[in-house]
Amino acid sequence: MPYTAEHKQQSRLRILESAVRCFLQQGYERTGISEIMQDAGLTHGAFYAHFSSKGELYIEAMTHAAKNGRFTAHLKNGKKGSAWFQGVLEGYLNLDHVEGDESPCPLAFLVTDIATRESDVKQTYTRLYKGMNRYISRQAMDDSKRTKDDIYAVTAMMIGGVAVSRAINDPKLAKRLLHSCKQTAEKILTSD
Amino acid sequence: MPYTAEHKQQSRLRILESAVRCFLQQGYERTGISEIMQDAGLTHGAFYAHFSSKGELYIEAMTHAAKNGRFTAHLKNGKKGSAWFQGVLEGYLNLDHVEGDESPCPLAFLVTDIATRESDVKQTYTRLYKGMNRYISRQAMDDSKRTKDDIYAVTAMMIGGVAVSRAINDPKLAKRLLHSCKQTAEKILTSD
DNA sequence: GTCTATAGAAAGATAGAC
DNA sequence: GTCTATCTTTCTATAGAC
Repeated sequence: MPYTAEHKQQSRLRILESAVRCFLQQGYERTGISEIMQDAGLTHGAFYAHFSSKGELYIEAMTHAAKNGRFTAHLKNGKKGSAWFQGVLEGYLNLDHVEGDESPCPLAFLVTDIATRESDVKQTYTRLYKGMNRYISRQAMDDSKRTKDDIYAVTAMMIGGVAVSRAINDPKLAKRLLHSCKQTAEKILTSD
Repeated sequence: MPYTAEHKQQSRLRILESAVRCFLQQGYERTGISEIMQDAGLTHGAFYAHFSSKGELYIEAMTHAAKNGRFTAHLKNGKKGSAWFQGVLEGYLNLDHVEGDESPCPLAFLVTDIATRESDVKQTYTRLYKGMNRYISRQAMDDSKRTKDDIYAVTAMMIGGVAVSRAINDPKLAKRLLHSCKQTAEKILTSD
């Protein structure tokens, strides 16, 4: 008695999580449907009972990755003010994040990939990016010294810092530049 | 009398420039050798008289794009000190750059693409990235108030700013965030 | 050096049995 | 819902004529 609604939901979730892993690690084009399905413990024929196309899966996977990703996870760190920023930045601008083992941020891992894609994919990225800014803004704007410019600059630096770290071949430099971004972002968000 | 050494050089250069256009606009995987060759006015069979593989072309194209790209072009703007920074930042963090019509920077347009590739490709990216930092460092380090952290933060923000702008679907937001990055980078590089 | 033609592999998507 | 089998397209790379 498989094939219940619940069974289907479970399969769908497994596919989604495999897709997140593959897409974020290898990018959209290099990831095949067969690979995702195999990783989810199914065969590729079953795919189309859950999603209408690879493109649709990409959108869903991106959303799922953001919801369960590193950025979101560090948002509720129980702290306030500058300690809160420190927690978020520390969790994001981090070599473990760059290595990608544990729920990386799709905004940083897929930037370039997204730019060349159809508008519904870019739409999703835009929404998630706005969300990221909103979360930081919410905390920062209590402080009248912080401007919207500060927020945009910080998120660009976070995404850029992680993306560049991932692209380079020099772990020492990667660590160094992440640290520099963290320090500078902290200064921007907490200076007088 | 084609087929002279000079003729070959010219063909090679045309292929290289087509490759830069295609790779930067569409990414590595979405670009076919046929497409590049057609854009260069040749057929795809001729490709292997110039390059041994698509991967080799990618490396050469990336190097060529950096040498003739927007960042390098704005390095020699004839100015000094804070005016020099302003010129470089203005030329880079710019909507025209994001649209990609005129020799965009491979560091910003290919970040995510590079991360998933073989080590020789990442090696090349690393070298170019270090070059970018060196150029800015050379000007900034005259000023004892500037640290290496400042440089790394600024380059990450430049690359991140352009990459994110390109990924989002909202031109107004793109322009806004580029402006924010420019303002903030300027502040980092010229504040007391 | 460049062309046409093709080999060989991979990928997205569909068909039909269970 | 999931499986196996297959259609179809696309792509890298090679072969051989000029």
